[in-house]
Amino acid sequence: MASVNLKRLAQELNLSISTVSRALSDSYEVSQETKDRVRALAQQLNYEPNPYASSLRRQRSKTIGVVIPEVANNFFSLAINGIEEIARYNGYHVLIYLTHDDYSRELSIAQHLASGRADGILMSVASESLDFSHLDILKTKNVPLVFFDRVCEEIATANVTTDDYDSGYKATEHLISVGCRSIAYLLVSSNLSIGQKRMQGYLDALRDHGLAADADLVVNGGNEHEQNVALIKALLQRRPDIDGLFASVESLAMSSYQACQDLQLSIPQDIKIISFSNLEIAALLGPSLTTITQPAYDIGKEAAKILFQAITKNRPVLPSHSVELKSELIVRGSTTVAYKPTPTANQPTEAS
Amino acid sequence: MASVNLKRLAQELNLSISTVSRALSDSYEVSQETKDRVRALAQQLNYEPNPYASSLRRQRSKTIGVVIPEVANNFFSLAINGIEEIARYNGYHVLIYLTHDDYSRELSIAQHLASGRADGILMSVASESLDFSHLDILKTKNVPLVFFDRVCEEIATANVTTDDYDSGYKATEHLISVGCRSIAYLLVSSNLSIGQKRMQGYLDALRDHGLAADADLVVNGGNEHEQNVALIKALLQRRPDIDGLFASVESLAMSSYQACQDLQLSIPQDIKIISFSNLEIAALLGPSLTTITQPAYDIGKEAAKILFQAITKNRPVLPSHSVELKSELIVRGSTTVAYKPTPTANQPTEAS
DNA sequence: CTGTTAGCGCCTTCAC
DNA sequence: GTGAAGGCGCTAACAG
Repeated sequence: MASVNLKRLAQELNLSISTVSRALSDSYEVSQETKDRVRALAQQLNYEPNPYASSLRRQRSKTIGVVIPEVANNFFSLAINGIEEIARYNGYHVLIYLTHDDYSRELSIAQHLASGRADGILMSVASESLDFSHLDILKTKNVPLVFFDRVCEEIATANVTTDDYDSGYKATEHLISVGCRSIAYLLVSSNLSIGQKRMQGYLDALRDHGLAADADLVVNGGNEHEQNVALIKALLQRRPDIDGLFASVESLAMSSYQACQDLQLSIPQDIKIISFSNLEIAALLGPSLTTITQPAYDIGKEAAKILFQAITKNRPVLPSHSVELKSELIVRGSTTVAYKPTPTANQPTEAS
Repeated sequence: MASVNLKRLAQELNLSISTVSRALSDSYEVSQETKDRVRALAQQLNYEPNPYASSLRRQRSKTIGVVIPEVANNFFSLAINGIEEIARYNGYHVLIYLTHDDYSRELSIAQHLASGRADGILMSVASESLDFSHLDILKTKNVPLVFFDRVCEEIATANVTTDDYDSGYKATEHLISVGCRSIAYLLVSSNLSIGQKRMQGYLDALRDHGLAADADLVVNGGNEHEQNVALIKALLQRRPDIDGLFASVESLAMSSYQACQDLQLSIPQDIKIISFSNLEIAALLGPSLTTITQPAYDIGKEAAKILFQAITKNRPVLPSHSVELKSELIVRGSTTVAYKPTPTANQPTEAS
């Protein structure tokens, strides 16, 4: 298949390659007539500029990389939607990389992205990551980087987060207000800042309401559902006084349900559960689950906007560009909660 | 920032660019000593080959494009996981494009992808698409294309689907077996082949069990939740005899729930609902929802494998490469259903 | 075993 | 208004 490129167009039109190139980029120094001729043929032959040649020449790829633990998770799915929206609006392409919360993957992905494949990177760090030197090379190569949700405090850049502390506080307060006196906190990885901030809110809420914090009530889970279920079951058997569970991530809410089911504990009669979650179907669970919903779509959008600010204006991403969005506590049962459909792309938001 | 490229390495080592290039690609015609020297410096300077230069030169981008309606949907999220897994295993990168079920977006995405940006494309067509000429240009440019889930019969290529007809049949049969006699079928877009195949299963199951098919019981929804709720409410009010709802996509199950809630109909006492769904939290809903779960992760993997077969062996994707996977009917309440965690990446599956 | 040369397709000075 | 030439960084044929 003879690919149609500038050379081909130039030959057929008896023009030079440079004139064709200029005509297609609507340069002011090309006559209207030539432009029309060029464009007509380009359309006819389905000419599409070779993006790789263009990227090589201009030293920008019109591509951003998105590095996340997993996409089979409502939060990240929604975030990607927001990211893709803004990227598209800016004429950019989106590369997806999944770490599966594995440090070595995150490392090799970061290394690769230092190649200039992407003009900027949006990232949610893997829960396993303790060492962040792999992200330093991105910094030294001047690849703009914005963290969202799972941020890395060690790297000086912009973070887009939700009000983790506040919502942790409010969630705990909610459980207290509905009568819980012995509330356990479940987190997935103690080295993720989100888990820690939410926990601080939990601890402060307990203290402010005269409840004792107890290290035994904090359970540190992992990425394995079955193991988490076992941990929670052990917790509930060890501490039959527990009447509330605060799951700091969605998957732990699942595990909690499973554990309660296995132990024949009924929700919310015996135990009340509150969780961070973006699963819309949770709305259908009725009064049994109260959730804290993060504005995932907006988080994605905001993060992308900050990144594009840096890319297009060719300036670094600064920590001062960070944004904190508000999450929403959704109490079901007492109040009716309407199903919130996924925000679809309407008019592109102004990327300013 | 002086970027580190082959030239730079060659200069520092007093070697020619080509030798350095060969050393890094572990060519047999370079001495071990030279290789070691080159690799040492490359590592020290964090050399990463410029992917765009390489793509331009080799005429292959080591990138695939994934075009889907939306990612905030458990099915596609899981599929992407599978796709990324296989892509990574093959050393490929994944570009994501979302159509939002909008024809014009799908058109422009397809047009762009004809540029050679991707070596192959995985696609689930938009529900709005009626005309598929935009996909022809991909064919004429010899870009390998594999459809998954939402296929396009008009284009001769491989499709990866689930047993839509069979599962539609079985789902209907299930409702009949639990006593339903007046079952409505909800679909999202009548021009999607999946909706039609599932419907055929539904119709045949009714017929085989001596129940009359009734055009009034088939409701054609759209992408708007609120409108779908209204449609379903109208249906239920018009036909109070309805005792079963078959939602052919997840979102319609949501709408159905909402509609029943609004009308104070209890599930599953008054009305039984069965739905295609991949939301794992659905397992927590207890006996109220029976689902047909597609092996989304495997569908993504299979589709990617077929694509890579074509790419690496440089041969066309043929309709005969199509694969049909089995979906699973999960009945809750009577049988205990364990929470199935998202399949995470273990060993990469052999891509053969 | 290593070097020289010639592009991949595009953009962009510089010349006319 | 148009053309010629150089080079982005890499690879691969051809020499030696």
